[in-house]
Amino acid sequence: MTSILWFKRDLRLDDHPALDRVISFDEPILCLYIVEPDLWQQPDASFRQYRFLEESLGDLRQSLQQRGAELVMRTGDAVAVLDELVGRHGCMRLVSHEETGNGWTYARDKRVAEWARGRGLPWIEVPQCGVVRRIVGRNGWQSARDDFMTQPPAHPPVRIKTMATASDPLPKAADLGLSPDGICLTQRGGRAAGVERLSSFLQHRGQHYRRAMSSPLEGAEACSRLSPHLAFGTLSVREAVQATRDHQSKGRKGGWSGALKSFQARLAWRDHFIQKLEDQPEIEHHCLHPAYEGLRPLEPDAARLKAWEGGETGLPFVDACMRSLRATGWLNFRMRAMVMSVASYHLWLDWRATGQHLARMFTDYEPGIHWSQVQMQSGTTGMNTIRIYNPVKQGLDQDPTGTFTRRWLPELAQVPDRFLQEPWKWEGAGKLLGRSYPEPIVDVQSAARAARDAVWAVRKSDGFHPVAKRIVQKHASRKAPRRRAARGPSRPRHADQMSFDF
DNA sequence: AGTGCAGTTGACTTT
DNA sequence: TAAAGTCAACTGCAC
Repeated sequence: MTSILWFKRDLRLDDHPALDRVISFDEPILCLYIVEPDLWQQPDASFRQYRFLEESLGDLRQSLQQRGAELVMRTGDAVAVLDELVGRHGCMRLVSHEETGNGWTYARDKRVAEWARGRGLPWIEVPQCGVVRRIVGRNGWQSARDDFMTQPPAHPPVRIKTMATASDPLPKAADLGLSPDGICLTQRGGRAAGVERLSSFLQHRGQHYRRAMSSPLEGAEACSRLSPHLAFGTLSVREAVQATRDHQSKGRKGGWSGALKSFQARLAWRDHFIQKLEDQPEIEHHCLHPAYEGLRPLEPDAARLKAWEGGETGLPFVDACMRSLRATGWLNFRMRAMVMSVASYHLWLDWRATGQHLARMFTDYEPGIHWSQVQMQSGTTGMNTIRIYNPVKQGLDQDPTGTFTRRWLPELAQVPDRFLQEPWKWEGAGKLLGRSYPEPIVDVQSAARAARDAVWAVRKSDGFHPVAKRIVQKHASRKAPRRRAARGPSRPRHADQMSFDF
């Protein structure tokens, strides 16, 4: 008798609670990965993500082989694949991790659950991160996550006894309808690359994390770059949390303590946001606060959408970010917030269309984080005050030397530094704008003002606040109340603790 | 030397 | 991890 271990977004053997569980049954394991063509047809799926998956699966297969084990790969509908395998091999149970994915994987999992019930086959799903399934409200969430992160991870045994069966070759991206999407500077997938990113971050790259993470140039090295590994599960969040904790306990100096604390906070926020999608999968498709539904045209202005996607808005810093994203599959947090903000406010584009483009462009696309952030930066949550980024100011603040902007906008080579973020103010703009580089698609000031007024009008409308209050009840992060010092002034809180409201 | 004043800075508020 | 506006305190300078 065998159990099926269904690998999903958990492409590793270390700290793999589902593997640990299935091993406890002491039966041969059918290690399965299902390539689902329909999943890769979804509007949030892309070539670059599939490429990362290919590399990660190759690594996983090798790790299994080193333990005398086989990875069975099948291409097709999950229920059909599982049904065929169970029929042929008489499997006893299905074991996997809980997945908090997009609406498509949620629906697929419901079909799998229904199929398993019908066959009388137990499907054991276990958590692999701090997200808590079927939690009511957010009370106790933080301590549940802390407990999970404190548990010692299981290490895979030296030998894993698997059951081999016919395996499909991994489809080529083109076979799934995925064509190259402009990625040219890839981040390598697979467990080995993930482990390397983690250790190099903790050894040296992360030292100036706090200062450098918002810079589009320095951030590429100073940020951990673990995001695609966490998204595909080549590393577990717990591994990252515990490795960071180990370094924190060494009490390193030289800015490290701030960096590591800050990084831990982000790892926690990661689970916090994924929990939102777990609790309310509709946030992928509907405004969290319904009063914002219909505020922007649901069918976005095609020319504006195309200009934004292609890095041709005429706003240099936005264009540099969008072109860099297309080429690398990554942007730092602040730049993601800015490009989304510009799309939603200045360009007045509905978040669903722009969010799908960004989802495809992000190699590290993680639905829970993504749609929470997309709605936050579009002001449709009703929970926090709207944040309209000024792309000119961001360019001046985050790219003061202009190096990043110039790297991605070679056509601005002739523009003097002081006009780089606002080339339309340069007296020589005439020979540039409308020829090699577009005129700004909107006026930054007036577009921002119009958007702000429109959003505030919704906030002031009848019935807005009672609904907003209910949303806060459901979603707001609850921190343990700070114990008040017996006397003396309270320490000022660091921004880390104040940010990310929703 | 003290006063007036334009310009700057920073804390705080509003949108 | 917003930005703009407001206001009071401060600064440097002319007289």
